[in-house]
Amino acid sequence: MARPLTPLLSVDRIAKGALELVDHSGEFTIPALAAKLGVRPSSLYNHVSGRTEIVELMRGLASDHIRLPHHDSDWYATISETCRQYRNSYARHPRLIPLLTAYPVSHPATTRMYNLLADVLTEAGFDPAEVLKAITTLDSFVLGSALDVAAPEVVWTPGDHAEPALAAALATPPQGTQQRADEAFEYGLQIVMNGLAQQLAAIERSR
Amino acid sequence: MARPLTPLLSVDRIAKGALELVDHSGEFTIPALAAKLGVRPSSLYNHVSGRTEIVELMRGLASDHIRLPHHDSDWYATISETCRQYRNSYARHPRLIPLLTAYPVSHPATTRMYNLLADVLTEAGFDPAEVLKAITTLDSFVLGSALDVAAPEVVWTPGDHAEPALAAALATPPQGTQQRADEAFEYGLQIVMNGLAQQLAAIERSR
DNA sequence: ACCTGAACACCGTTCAAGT
DNA sequence: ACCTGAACACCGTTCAAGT
Repeated sequence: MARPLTPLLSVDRIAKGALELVDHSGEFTIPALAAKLGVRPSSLYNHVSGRTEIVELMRGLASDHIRLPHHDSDWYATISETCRQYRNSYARHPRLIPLLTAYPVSHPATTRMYNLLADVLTEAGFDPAEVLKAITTLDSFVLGSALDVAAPEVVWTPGDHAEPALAAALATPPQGTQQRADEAFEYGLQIVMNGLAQQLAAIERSR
Repeated sequence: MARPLTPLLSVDRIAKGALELVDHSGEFTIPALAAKLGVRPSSLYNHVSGRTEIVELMRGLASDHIRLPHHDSDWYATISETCRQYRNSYARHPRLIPLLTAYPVSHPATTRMYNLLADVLTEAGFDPAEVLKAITTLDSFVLGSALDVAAPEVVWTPGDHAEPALAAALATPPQGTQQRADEAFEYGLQIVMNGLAQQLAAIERSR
């Protein structure tokens, strides 16, 4: 057929197809993506430079859903909601996360987010060195929480011997579901935010 | 040469060679590992079932360095030190981390750790449902912090436009070094632990 | 401009052959 | 028991050929 009258592919179609593929099957190979798009593998290279770029396109799609809150006076609420948005944008695509952790990238959406966090933390009273460490703390927690959706570290498998305290905790529903991860995230977010609030109180006291 | 008088390979040699390879080059392929060990790729399969098992062996080597603290009366110190040990065991091999996040595994060393955390948190006064969420919180933070060593999310690259607050935070040394990640981890650990302490105080108050 | 088939280098794994 | 070479299926990417 050679060149069709109307193109079969586009960057957007490739990106969305790839994300669907990852969401459904968890794997991501060029031949599988091409098959899904009804095309030959080599055709993709007319639109995209390679596998790496497709991964970055998927990263873009995932962060498209981020709706950053307005920077109002309530630093606690603003930061909480920012973290929630960020985490949820990844939690929607759990199987994508391992592909994204392979190498660091500065995406416009994340830069916007870091700017917001820095503004709010600075205004709240943290000094620059603490702002960097606080952002890193939030970021680590959020990224770890996203990974928890894809691959929960705490899993009870028959082979393991969980002693009473751990067994009791694991017996707590809902286990193994997305809801379990969601609830754990909200709980942890509160823990981290309260820790930050306490730190801020200590700073103010020392002035 | 066929079969040598004394074996060229062993499971241990394969595991250590693989970890060295990942530490130095960041990549992990069977041919590269075989070359490093002075052997043909197919030879490895006499000792090991495949790539997946080698990754698990590396996971084992990394967690070998974990020295869990004694479970004494100070829950704050015991949990802090456990998290530190866990995080540092991965921070020693940053480039290994992306290989480990691909799929979940219950390793004896991590099961021991979860048992310890569950014991200590239970004794401190958390109920089972909270124990699970608290462990998940710690785990997410620790895993995220480990990833931060390998691939810091907050990086200032010329292309980005960091606004004043973020720029000031990024100007804070030490940037881009392992020390930056270490300091951020200790800061974050304190934040999380203080949040947990506050949560515990609230529980005690409500009794 | 855009799809295709053929081709290349590379990877993980299997297995019969050799000692 | 353990190393090897040949072989297979598979992957990512290139490129000349076709419209």
